Parts: sequence; structure tokens; C-alpha cells
Amino acid sequence: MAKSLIGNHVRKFRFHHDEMTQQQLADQVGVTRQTIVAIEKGNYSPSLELAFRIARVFGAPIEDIFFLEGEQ
Amino acid sequence: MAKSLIGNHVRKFRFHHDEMTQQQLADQVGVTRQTIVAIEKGNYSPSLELAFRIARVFGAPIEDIFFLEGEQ
DNA sequence: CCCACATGTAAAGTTTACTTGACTTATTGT
DNA sequence: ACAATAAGTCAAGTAAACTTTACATGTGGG
Repeated sequence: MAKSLIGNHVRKFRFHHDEMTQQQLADQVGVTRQTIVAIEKGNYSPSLELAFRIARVFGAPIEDIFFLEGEQ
Repeated sequence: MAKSLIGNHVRKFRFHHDEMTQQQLADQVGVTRQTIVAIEKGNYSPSLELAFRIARVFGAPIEDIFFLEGEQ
């Protein structure tokens, strides 16, 4: 099972955002905590919809938080 | 996750890009033509990875091409 | 009139995002 | 010492993205 080609700075954004916990972020975007863990660890990439919601929480464009590996 | 709440301007970008066909776009981003059709028609939203590749083809940020319905 | 091409649609199958639930470890506070 | 919280992990299941194949329709050119 290949890892996804998408990397992200969710963890950094979480800490720079009032030290928000995984659970709090999960609640705000409407997924489970395990989903946030999996995304932060790169186990898989989020759907576009979830990427949008995460970006909204952090008030940043999607491309500030997520990137194609090898493009960063 | 809720329903597909993602809209897009892929068709417009395709025509503003040298009248690129669905097949040409599909080839450039590495999916089948049916996937492009489904996305243009809103049958489902692309993965984040595919959204990135489409945005790259058009030289635009993801958020110029895709949007959360109700946010446009 | 043909033929090639662009687009739409649909069924069935594979892959992957996401959930549910349960357990573990480390840290912090009472 | 104990409880509570944050984070990691694993397994099994569901839902959605994507593929493959195939057929249908309209359009433009020779």
C-alpha cells in the first residue's frame, strides 16, 4: 500500500492555532480523530472536501497546508 | 462525510485552455475520461491529489477551480 | 453519406478515504 | 497514587472515488 503523494502541515497549523487538539480539529471539520491522525501521519490524503474544511478552520488557502510531494 | 458539496469550473478552464478535450485533460492528469466527465457533471468530487494535478494543468490555484457550494 | 471525434451514460469491479470501537503509552494535574 | 487528557495503533467495516468496458448521441469534415 503506497503512501499518498500528498504532504501536509496540519500538525504545525494545529499548534500555531491555539494548540488545538486532534479531537478539536476533528470536531470542527466533522470527521473522527483517527482521520486526523491518519492525515497528519500521511497514511492517506484527505478528500478535497475535507481539505477545504481544514483550510477554512485555519483561515489559509489549501495550498498553504497541503502539497504534492516533490513540489514543496 | 456529507454529500458532495464541491463545485468546479473545470469545463470553463478546459475551453479557455485551447479548447482542450476531456480526453486530453484526462491524459494529462492521469485518469480516465469518465472521471473527468463525472467531475464536470458534479457526480462526485475529485480526490485532493487529482484536484492538485488539474490545477497544475491550468496553472491556477485549486480554489480558483474548485469551491465549496454556498461559498462561491 | 460516411467516418472520426467529442461527449454522455451506465453497470460492475477495485482501491482508498473514513468510521467504529477498542486498546496502549505518555503527560499533567489533584 | 489516581484520574483525565492527548496522541498512536490496529482491525474490520462502509462509502465514495476511480477504472474498465460498452453503448448512444450529436457534430463537422471529406
